[in-house]
Amino acid sequence: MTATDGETRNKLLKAARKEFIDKGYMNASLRSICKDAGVTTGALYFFFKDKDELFAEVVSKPLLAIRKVLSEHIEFEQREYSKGYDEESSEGPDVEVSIEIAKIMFKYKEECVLLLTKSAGSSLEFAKDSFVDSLEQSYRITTDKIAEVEGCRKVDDYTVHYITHMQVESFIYLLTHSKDINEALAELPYIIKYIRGGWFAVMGL
Amino acid sequence: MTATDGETRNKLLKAARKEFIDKGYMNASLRSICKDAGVTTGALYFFFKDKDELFAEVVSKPLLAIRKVLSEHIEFEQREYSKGYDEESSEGPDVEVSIEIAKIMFKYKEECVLLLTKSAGSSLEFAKDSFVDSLEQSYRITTDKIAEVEGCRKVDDYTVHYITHMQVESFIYLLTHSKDINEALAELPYIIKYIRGGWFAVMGL
Amino acid sequence: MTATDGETRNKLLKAARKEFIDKGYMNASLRSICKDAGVTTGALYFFFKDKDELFAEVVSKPLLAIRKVLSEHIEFEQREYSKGYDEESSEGPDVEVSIEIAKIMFKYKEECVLLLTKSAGSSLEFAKDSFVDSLEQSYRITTDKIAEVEGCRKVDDYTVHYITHMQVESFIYLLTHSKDINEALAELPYIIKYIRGGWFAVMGL
Amino acid sequence: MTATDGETRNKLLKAARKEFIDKGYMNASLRSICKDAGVTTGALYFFFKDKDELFAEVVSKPLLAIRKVLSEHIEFEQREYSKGYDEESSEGPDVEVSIEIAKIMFKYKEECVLLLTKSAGSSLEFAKDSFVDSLEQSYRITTDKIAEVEGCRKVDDYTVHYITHMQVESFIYLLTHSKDINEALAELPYIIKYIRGGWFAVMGL
DNA sequence: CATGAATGAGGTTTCATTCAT
DNA sequence: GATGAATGAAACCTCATTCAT
Repeated sequence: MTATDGETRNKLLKAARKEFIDKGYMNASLRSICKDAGVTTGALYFFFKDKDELFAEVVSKPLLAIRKVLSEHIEFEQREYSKGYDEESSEGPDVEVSIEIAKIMFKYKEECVLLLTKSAGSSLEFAKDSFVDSLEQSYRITTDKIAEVEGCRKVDDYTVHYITHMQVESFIYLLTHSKDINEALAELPYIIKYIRGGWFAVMGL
Repeated sequence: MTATDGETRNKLLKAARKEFIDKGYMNASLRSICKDAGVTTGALYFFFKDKDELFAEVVSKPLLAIRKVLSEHIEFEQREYSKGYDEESSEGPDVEVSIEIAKIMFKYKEECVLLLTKSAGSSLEFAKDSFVDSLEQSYRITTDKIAEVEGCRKVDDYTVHYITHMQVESFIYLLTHSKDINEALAELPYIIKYIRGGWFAVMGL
Repeated sequence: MTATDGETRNKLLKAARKEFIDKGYMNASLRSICKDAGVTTGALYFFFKDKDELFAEVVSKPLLAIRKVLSEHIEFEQREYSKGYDEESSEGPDVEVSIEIAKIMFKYKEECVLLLTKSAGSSLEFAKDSFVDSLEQSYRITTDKIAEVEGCRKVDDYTVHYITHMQVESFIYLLTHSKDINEALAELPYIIKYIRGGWFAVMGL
Repeated sequence: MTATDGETRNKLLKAARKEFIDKGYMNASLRSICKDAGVTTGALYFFFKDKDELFAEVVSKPLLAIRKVLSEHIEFEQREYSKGYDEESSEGPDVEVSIEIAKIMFKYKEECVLLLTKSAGSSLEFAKDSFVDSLEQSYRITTDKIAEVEGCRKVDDYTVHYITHMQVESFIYLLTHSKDINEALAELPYIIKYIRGGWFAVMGL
């Protein structure tokens, strides 16, 4: 009965994915997951420390990918910022990073919805806030850069936080209201237009 | 010992309010609520059909108030729309209804946060979506009116829905990020500026 | 099915008594207890907070009785001590308190064996040490009194502690090696003789 | 990677020693032991039949050593007894054997505490009683010898058993209340004085 | 020698709900 | 109006042990 490959583990992950997505972290039942996977509870606890770790494993791929994109983006912004103003870059990266994140999110659509809207109770329930914080760092730099160039007033922290929050909510909106990446990418321009409009208004441009 | 004045019911509601706000609908324990209220479970079930009804009662005041404001606003918009264009109203009502709703939300701040962010599992977990839908009706009319007046293209349904969604998320943001109504009202202009900026951008104005 | 008297509670206590005595605190199974009592686990948790409280309830009668005797005895000794030396009292109380405790212990023989030898894991696992400490206070006074009267050297704390410990172990010995109180009382004189012999030897009398 | 020198076995024994001493037989977890030893459960079961055998192995050295001393001592006493009275030996061996046992116990202090106070659930949970029984044989002979010589009445079996039990409890007391062998040896005289005092009192000397 | 996988029963505890009184 | 008792299912998790490889 022993599986040399990760068969049982994969069956567990698959069943867990389904259960978590259906019911959210809290209401998911490990018993159901095991039954669905055709495995005993002991097996589950051989592969995963507890419910939380199982959940983390289910959403790990997009989580790591998004974290990577965000941290690299922040690093890039900071490097650019210290190098001084580069006119062309001012419009680019933000959109690019958004598209990159959107791609990841749609590649792992259900996992992301799970992580961002149904993770309450798990140790990842604040992953969304963490995303907001990361993006905020980047936006803080961007707005300062623009303010410098355009000679307009700096945007206060409260507003930057709000804007970033709305940005992340927009991602979630896209995820939960689009069938697939194509539909999402079709709508993205409108969303970007809206966000930029709001942004410029706030900056007084 | 019999309370003719609904004393027990009030104690239960008060205890339930606290428990639901602390732990959310799912993780709230009726046992804890009863203990906190100094009452037995039987008493709870005399006054409330089940957990769900108890929850509904806790959030009923702001829920009804907001619904009323929204439905009256929609009615008003529709009446105005059929009457033909009224130049002055084009900027007004939207802000007014937002402020009215904000007032209700801050009057029942914790109940609203509960309803909008911690109601998962209850029959009101989609109250937020319901708000979005109501506001959307109103916004559909408003954007059409403006498009007509300004001679620009109509905003598609998808975008209207998105904008409305963001509007509601902004309410939630205000609720969860401001200490009180005063702090919220101080920040409101920036949020309104952002939202209007986005809106105009989307409409191509 | 509702029991107006404490029928279910008593059935639970009875079943718990048996299970705890048979297997000790740790290895006792609440499931077994409930099954034995013909009751569901929920019922158990209606009457008792948790396993620990159930255990405490099972051994509460002798526990409280012994604590009472000990504290009253210590109070008595302290009163006597401050009143100055009373020749006749020097031999009496210690034996009397021992007999009183022995009576309690044999009245609740199995509960006491449970408490003193099978309580590991529960919050009462150090009840034995607590008994030793109480007795030690009393013995500290007694030995000082005798030393004063007889003009011999004071017994050091280490030895008093050891002697007290042996005294308590003797109680446990009596409990676990005698069928009933009569057999125990028949043997008690030998034990007292042994203990007194040791005591006097240590004091150099 | 194959260890010809029993490396894995030793790592397991070391980890087991720690776990058993920390938590006692019952609450020790084989899983924890294996993890601590950096080895899988399969390996454990290659070297040891089950939890019980692993435990027995951990305490085997002092167990065997004490058994040897006791059986040799009994043999010696019996030989001496059949040879008739030897005046000088009447005081000696008992103390000597006690000291010998104390040495073993302090050499394997933690193992002995484990064996004598935390072995419940294992097949060695009655090792203490077994020690008592062995010592009792020896004491039976010694007291008879003394009674014969001194012309006083024989001590009854009940009392001999009790005295022996107290003797073993004293060993345990020393083990659990002394930091090291030196502190124990310093206290030993008082304990011996106490025990002898009790003994003589019981014999009516 | 040793691994890694899996079993399956069992552990304590919490839950919303019901109902006779 | 309200109590107190009881249900029964389900929750997460740990255990010693086995065995094919």
